[in-house]
Amino acid sequence: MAAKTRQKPDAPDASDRVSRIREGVTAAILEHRLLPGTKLGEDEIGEIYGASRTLVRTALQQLAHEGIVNIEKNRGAFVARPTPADAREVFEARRLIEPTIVDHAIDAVSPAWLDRLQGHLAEEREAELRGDARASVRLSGEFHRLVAEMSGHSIYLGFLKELIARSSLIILLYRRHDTPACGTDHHAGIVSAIRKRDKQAARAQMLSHLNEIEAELFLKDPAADELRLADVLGA
Amino acid sequence: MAAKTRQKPDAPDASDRVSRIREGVTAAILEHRLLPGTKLGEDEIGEIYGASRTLVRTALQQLAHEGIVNIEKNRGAFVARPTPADAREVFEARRLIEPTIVDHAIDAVSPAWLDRLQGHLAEEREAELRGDARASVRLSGEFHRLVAEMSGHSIYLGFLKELIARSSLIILLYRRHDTPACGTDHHAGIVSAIRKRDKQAARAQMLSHLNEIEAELFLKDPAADELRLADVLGA
DNA sequence: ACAGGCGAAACTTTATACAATCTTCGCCCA
DNA sequence: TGGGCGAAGATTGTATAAAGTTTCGCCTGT
Repeated sequence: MAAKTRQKPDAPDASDRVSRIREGVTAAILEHRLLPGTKLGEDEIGEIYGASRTLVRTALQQLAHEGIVNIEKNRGAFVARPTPADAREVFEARRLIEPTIVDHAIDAVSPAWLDRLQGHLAEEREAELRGDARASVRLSGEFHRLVAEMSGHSIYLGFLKELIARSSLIILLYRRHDTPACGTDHHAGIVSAIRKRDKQAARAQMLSHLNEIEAELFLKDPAADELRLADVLGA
Repeated sequence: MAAKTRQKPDAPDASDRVSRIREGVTAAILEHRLLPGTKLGEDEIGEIYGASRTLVRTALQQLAHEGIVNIEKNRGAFVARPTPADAREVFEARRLIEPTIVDHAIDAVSPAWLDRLQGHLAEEREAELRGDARASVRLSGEFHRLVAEMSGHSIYLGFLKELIARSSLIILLYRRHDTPACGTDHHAGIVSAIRKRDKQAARAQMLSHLNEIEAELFLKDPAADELRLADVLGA
């Protein structure tokens, strides 16, 4: 009875209001509209989403747990500013986890999933074609999340979500050149390997993809982030 | 300036009240004093820790994010009850991450760390000797966390904290025999390999240690957890 | 006797009010 | 003129109260 009133036990978070806030802020950070160090005032966000501070606070705490927001006691929440050391850790973790994820994805391959992957590649190409940098950045991250979802491994998926979000901040802070988007071609190659069910090739391509992304970064002195931030803001 | 007023940027959480609640509940779960499915009422916990429901709620949300508490909408928080599928995922993730962690730990080895490891082994042996099952379970998990701290890799540490906490629930639910404690000898072997800086041996021992723990589990039909719970409660 | 539904109690969820803390700006003094 | 002290303003941390939902018991009708 009352199957209508009780929402799905595993609601995709889109239903309740705190999730809408969380996803809105997350999207803004992933699309590089909110820069590292930006203050996230509770009243400010609450007014935007028409919610009271209680809900905003909950959302910010979740984001803090995901590592893309820092909460400083009695000072407020700020968009995180990963250090070069953080960056190295994030990419090392991704190099460890993502090859395993593609393995699982290949085990779970199906026509429906291949369609979704293909559709995503098309979206990426389109965004890149029309020069929509924000969409490109977002879609580039979503590709990796899509593969993780495909793997059906919920723990890896959770971990990777965190790593992807942090990667987005890292790329913004430490990217060397203004690379258009990090390897849509690579993504296509990975999908191709998945379609052929070639685990070895898929792992290798994922690994080299991640290596190339990190190679584009400039992770030297810890003062560099200030410079980069000024650079971006001044543009 | 004012280095005194500003508390350490990385406070060990012991200072504020919400952390005390979180760690208290976590300890109770890890020591198997709170069984899976137990209702965690906000008033109830708040009264125990002398805190208002606001703080309790924050702590419970953090625990939910760590995967050891389930929050059901309009129903409350409950100690999580991992399914056999969850269990397999957790142990697969541990098999992937922990060998890499010991690698890093060996890179960071120092007399001080070896002392801490040795001291921990002594604690474990002592707890096991006096038959203190609760302390044994807790210390067994803390050993793995200690190695992760030693590795200096904060992301792996965060991930592993989650995995350890969930493992504790899994072992409680699906353990076949009443094994006294899962491999204090194994831990000693791992420490020995770390002392010798033998990465290959350390990785191999960690892997087989995890495999043995999982081999002790009975991860068949999804109804088994009900039986196990009844079994434990009836005792 | 049993099934179905009404209603009250308990709990969670959300909002608001109060207290504590930090930041900022102006003023005073050296 | 520069630095430091202090009060006002703003923002976060905490508690409490109002609102909504679920659950359980009880009652009624068949």
